[in-house]
Amino acid sequence: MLSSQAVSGIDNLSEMLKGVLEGMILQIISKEEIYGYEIVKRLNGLGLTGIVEGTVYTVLVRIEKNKLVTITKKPSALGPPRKFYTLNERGREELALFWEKWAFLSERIEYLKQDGSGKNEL
Amino acid sequence: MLSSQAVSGIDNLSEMLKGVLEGMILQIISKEEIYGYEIVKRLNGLGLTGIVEGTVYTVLVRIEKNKLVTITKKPSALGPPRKFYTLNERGREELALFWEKWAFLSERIEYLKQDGSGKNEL
DNA sequence: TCCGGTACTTCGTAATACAATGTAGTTGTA
DNA sequence: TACAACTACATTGTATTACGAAGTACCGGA
Repeated sequence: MLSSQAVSGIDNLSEMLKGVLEGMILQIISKEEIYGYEIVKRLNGLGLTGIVEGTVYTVLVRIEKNKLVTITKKPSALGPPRKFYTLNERGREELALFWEKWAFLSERIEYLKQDGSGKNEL
Repeated sequence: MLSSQAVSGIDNLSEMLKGVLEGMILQIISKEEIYGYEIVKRLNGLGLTGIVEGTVYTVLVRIEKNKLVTITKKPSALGPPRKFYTLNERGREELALFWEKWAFLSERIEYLKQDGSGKNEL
């Protein structure tokens, strides 16, 4: 369970999301075939309420253009047809790379948070 | 000690650094009076070798413009005078806000990494 | 018939890291 | 003296990215 959910004053994460949002979306897609509108609701459900449709769709257009996904269009009983996304091999590679970068960077940041100065050269 | 230092293939962190680099620099300044050139070397020493002077100086100009720091110019025996930065009250508030945002977001990302889908609504 | 919810698209903007380039001071050395 | 190397800061332009805004379209129920 997430502890800091009660911190409701967290907004304006836009800049911090740069470089990680795409990875998060790739991760969500990697677990199951899913469509854009549902991804938006997933992210909102995680507490990331500032992430809106326009943002997610631009990422989806980008990962499609970069050939990281295969797309299947399926009719919906509730509205217009849905575009379902699935990761292909390149997408999985990109996702793995994302987690490597994330591990690398977040480790450094946590280190700074504890040590403070970064004076110790490792 | 940092475990993934051996992962030397991590480059192109630029996009992922957006939104966190400023916080990292504020954190470094918060621990001691320090000047730009030294900050660059600190970050490089952490393994973030892609971070160059131009990048750090633009951040420093920004936090100065946003009045998060006080600046003291001191002569150097090794070169031109140094501009030493110290966090002021606003800077400390901004830094605290950064760590709140970081905790919030990194928690969500780690959650996604483990759970995968983000299907569980918390 | 109209409204709300579903679902996707596109365009313009602001913020940011970074490459490139330049200036200037000091030390060392050929 | 001249020049390279290191220190130290500054500036300008560019690419990437998240996001706001606005629109289109499909469906169900009041």
